[in-house]
Amino acid sequence: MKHTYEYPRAALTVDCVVFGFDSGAAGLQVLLIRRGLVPFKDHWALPGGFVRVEETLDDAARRELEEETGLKDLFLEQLYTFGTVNRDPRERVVSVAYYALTKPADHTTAASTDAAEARWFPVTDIPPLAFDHAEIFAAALTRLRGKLTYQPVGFELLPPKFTLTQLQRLYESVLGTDIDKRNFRKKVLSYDLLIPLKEQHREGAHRPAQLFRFDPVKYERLKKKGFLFEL
Amino acid sequence: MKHTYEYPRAALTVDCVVFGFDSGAAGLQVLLIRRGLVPFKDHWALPGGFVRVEETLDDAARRELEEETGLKDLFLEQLYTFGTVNRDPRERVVSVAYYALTKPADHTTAASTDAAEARWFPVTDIPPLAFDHAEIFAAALTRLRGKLTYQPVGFELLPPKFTLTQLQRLYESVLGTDIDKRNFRKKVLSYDLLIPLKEQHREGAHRPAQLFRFDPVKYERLKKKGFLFEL
DNA sequence: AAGTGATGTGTATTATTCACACGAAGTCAA
DNA sequence: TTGACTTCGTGTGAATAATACACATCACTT
Repeated sequence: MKHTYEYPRAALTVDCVVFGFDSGAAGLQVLLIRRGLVPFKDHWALPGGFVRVEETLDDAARRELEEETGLKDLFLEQLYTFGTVNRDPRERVVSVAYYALTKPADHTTAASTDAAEARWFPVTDIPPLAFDHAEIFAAALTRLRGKLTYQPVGFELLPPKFTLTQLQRLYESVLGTDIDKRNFRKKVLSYDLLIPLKEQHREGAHRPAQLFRFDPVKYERLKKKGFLFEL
Repeated sequence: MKHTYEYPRAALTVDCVVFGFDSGAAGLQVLLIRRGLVPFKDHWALPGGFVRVEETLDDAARRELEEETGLKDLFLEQLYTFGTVNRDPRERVVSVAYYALTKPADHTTAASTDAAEARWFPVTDIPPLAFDHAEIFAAALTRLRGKLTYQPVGFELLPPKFTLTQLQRLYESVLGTDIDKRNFRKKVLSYDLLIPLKEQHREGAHRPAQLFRFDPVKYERLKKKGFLFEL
């Protein structure tokens, strides 16, 4: 108790909406933690925590994410800053929200030091959330939808090798629409962004699918330039 | 000096990038103030200031804007939060940046209580700015460009009655490109967003121009829905 | 050998984008 | 009044992109 200021100050936190994609049935998912402390003890919430005075906002987001979920090195981008006066029942807290993209399979989502528990939920079926986290989540999903239509982000959500059908499922799952298979393939291939591999993906009693990977150079270029994906 | 916390806290500020559009030669402009206090005394800077503990971020932005520039009731939207550690030489300051749209002619930009001076600058020619305000400004301009292409925002920048040429100049000035007159008119009229008035705009020794106004209902609807303006 | 199930492919139709030039309507000055 | 000047306002054709749509292929299973 030794930091004193002339005027009262809000506490500053970061909160992260982590999206993952499961090519199987689950589709697009979000990572939530169960709170171990009051307020909202035992409620589900977005991972996050206080910003330290000597770290940037991005650093704080990455640090909290790793502490609470074990995830690191993921795509992370600032979303919006939430600053209504009574977001937190304890005191004035302003939260800088981030959203992140990753592959659920990639890292173990289990063991976390701070939070009691971390779990993936399908975005179509999330539990009630602490604070105004439902609002933050909704904003993140809207942003992700927007992003997907004008920048390639599939790379962050898919494994290194994937089939066109998986990529299509990703788009359908995020955008919440059905997409025509032939038109989808025509379009994504026209970007000259995907490199076909010699390998094929075998699964089930049916024709195996061609595997692709992203061309990292063109991927980055397109991410900067944007493209406008409408189907 | 009576507010004490267990951990050190960053100070929270808002900064506003106010855009105005002058149908004349000046084009797109930004409103800057000359700082009356150290640090960066007498440098140009974005209007802004500290967030009070009992006001929302939006409220803080509007309050500071009015205090420093006299502007109120303008279109205002959160842009991004800047939180690198040494943005401010004095101490850790995190700033929530906003951008705003208005008509320079609308309000008197003169008399301000806090800031020594407030002035419009063409966006193509702004002076060196205090802190990381140049970066904030650049982000705002990028955002405005993006916004213009997928939402109608002209309403906020143009007078109630305007000609198609003025609207086109606005787009050209923000996007930094030339646009074909016929294609532009075809496109904007196709949105069924503009209502032709019985009046005409006379100026100079040439054919007078038809005046239009926005249809407020359709304008709001399109602002929600978005449209995608590419020319 | 026949059945199953996801993969992979092409074309015709329609809408959108883009490039492009000139008469019309006023003002002003001779 | 006439002509010069300047911005306003308009249409078409070519090229490109978007959409709708159906069936043979391949590997595995029984």
